[in-house]
Amino acid sequence: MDAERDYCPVHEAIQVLQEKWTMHIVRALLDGPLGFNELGRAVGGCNPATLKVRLDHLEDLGLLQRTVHSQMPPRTSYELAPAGVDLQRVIDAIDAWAREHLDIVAIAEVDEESSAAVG
Amino acid sequence: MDAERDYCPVHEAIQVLQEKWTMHIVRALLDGPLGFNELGRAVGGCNPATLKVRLDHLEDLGLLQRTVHSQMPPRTSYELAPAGVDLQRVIDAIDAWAREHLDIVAIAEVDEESSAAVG
DNA sequence: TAAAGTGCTATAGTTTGTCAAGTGATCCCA
DNA sequence: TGGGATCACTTGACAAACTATAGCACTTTA
Repeated sequence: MDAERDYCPVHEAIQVLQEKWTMHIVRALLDGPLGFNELGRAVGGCNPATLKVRLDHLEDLGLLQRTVHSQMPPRTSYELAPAGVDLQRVIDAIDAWAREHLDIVAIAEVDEESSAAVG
Repeated sequence: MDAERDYCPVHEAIQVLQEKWTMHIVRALLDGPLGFNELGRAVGGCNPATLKVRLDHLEDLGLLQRTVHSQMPPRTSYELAPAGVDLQRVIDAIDAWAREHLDIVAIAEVDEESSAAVG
């Protein structure tokens, strides 16, 4: 890898955050711990296979913690670790940006759709 | 789509930002306009097919502007539009987070790699 | 004159993500 | 007492996303 040639934590962070569902997962967990299926629903329908891969990755990176409460019936909870909680600032920045710039896009799109539906 | 049922600009923003290369592209362009190939190199080797798709998408969203300076020899430049420039805050937040939390991970990983190479 | 550069596009191949179904135990309602 | 729902996943087949590479039509540089 080019890790040593020009290692850059921002680049690394982007690599992690741009994986599909990752930011949604973090955002969902910022509101508190969730179970596996619960989390899947919270992020808007991520499939269990991908979800597990992401959660394992995030756990490996130390961004979240998995706690098994009981094996049978299975009961697990996923909770952000401190490093994960600190992503709040990133989500907040996205939130602020989105409210300022994306609402307009949304309105335009909805507009197109409805006029397409009417026209 | 569920756009109208529970439209959320943050969710929308995440959808855009989590596309592969998008954040890298924005980050590269925050330093000033770049040509197509130049940009491809700047983000760390995005292939032209994906790059074009991303750029078109970002242009559609109004985050960047494409300017053709000459057809032949081909010369184009890509530059962030105001909405794109405002993503600086998001990148900054990622930057701050990464410096605080990912350096440690990086050190651990490099450690693993080198010990794996040695062992 | 040849090599290297520009911004792409096309095509084929690989990686990544998704869907559907299934597991074993327990809980809840009738 | 039974049936269905729920939990946290796993598996395997499939589709979507991304990548590598070649090429175009031309200019600039060596």
